[in-house]
Amino acid sequence: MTPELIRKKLKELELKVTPQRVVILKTIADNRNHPTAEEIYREVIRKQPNIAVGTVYNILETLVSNGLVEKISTRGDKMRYDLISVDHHHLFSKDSEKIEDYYNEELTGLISKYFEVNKIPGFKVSEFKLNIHGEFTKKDKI
Amino acid sequence: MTPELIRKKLKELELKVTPQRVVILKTIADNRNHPTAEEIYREVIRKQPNIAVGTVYNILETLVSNGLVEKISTRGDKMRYDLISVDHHHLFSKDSEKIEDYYNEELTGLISKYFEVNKIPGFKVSEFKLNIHGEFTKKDKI
DNA sequence: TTCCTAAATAGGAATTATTATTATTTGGAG
DNA sequence: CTCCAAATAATAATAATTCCTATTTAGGAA
Repeated sequence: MTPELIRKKLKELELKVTPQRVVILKTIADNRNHPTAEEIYREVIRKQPNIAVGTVYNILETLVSNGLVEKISTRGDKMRYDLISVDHHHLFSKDSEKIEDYYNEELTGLISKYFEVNKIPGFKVSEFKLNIHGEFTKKDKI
Repeated sequence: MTPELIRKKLKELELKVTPQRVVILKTIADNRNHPTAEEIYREVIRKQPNIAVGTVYNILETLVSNGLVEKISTRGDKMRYDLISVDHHHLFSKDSEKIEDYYNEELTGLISKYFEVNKIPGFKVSEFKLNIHGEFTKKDKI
C-alpha cells in the first residue's frame, strides 16, 4: 500500500495524517503475518526512531475503531492486527504459532445465505468470522 | 455436572483428582457465562478459601490442554473459559460484553460438509468455530 | 493402613501487555 | 502565518498472567 493511498484513506475518515499513523498502517499493510503490537513497534522504530509505545497502541485503537484494521486473537495469545480487506477468515495452526488469511467467497456466501434464510432468534447478525483450526501440511512458499 | 462425574472425567485423563480441580471444573460447568480467570477465582474462593490465583491459572491450563475446557477470546478482552460440550459456536455482542453459546448442528454440518468436499490446499482442517458478531435484540430470559 | 514420591498447590514476587497521565508538539483550518 | 484541538512522547501505573520455591498431597506400593 502506497503512502499516498494511506493518506487518502486517513483523510476520508477525517483522521489527521501524521507520520506515525502512516508508518504504522503501512507496516500492517506490508506485513501479512498478523503482527502483535510489539512486532509492529519494533518494525516501526526503524523508520520513526522515537515513536512511543503508547502511541503505537493508541494508533492501533484508532485504526481499529475506524474500520481500517481488525484485532484478532487466538487462544491465550496477545492481540494481533490485520488489515481489513475483502471478507476473509483465518486458518490457525495447531500450536497457535501461525495465522493465515483464508479467502473464500463461496464459503462466505454459503454461510451468509444460511443466515439470511435462518434467522437466529434474539440476535441480529452483522458479520461472522470462521476460525479454522488444523495444521499446515505444506512448507511456506519461499 | 456432579462432582462424581467430574472425578470420573479427571481419572479418565489420568489427572490427579484434587479438590481444587474439582471445584474449578464444577464452577465452569455451572456458570454458563464464559467467565474470566478472575471471575472463576472469585467464585472458587468461596468454596476453597485459600486457593492461590496461580493455581487457578495452572488448573485452567491443564483443563484446556486436556480438552475439557476451551479458551475463548474476543477482540481486546481477557481470556474466557468455556466447558467443552457438543460442537457449538459463539455469538458476540457488539460491545464485546456478552458471549453466548450458539448450537446449530445443521450449520455445523453444512460447513463440515463443505470442507469435506472442498479441501484447503496445504491445510488439514481439524475443527472450526464460527464467531458471529452482531447484537442481541431481546432481553435475557429471567 | 502407612509410607513414599512425584505431582500439585500456596504464597508471593516477577514479568508482560496494555492503559493512563501529563507536558510538549503538530496538522491543518482559517 | 497563527492558533488550537488533537496527537504524540515519555514515563508511570495497572491488570493479567507467569514464574519461583517451599510445602502439601494424591495415589500407588509395601
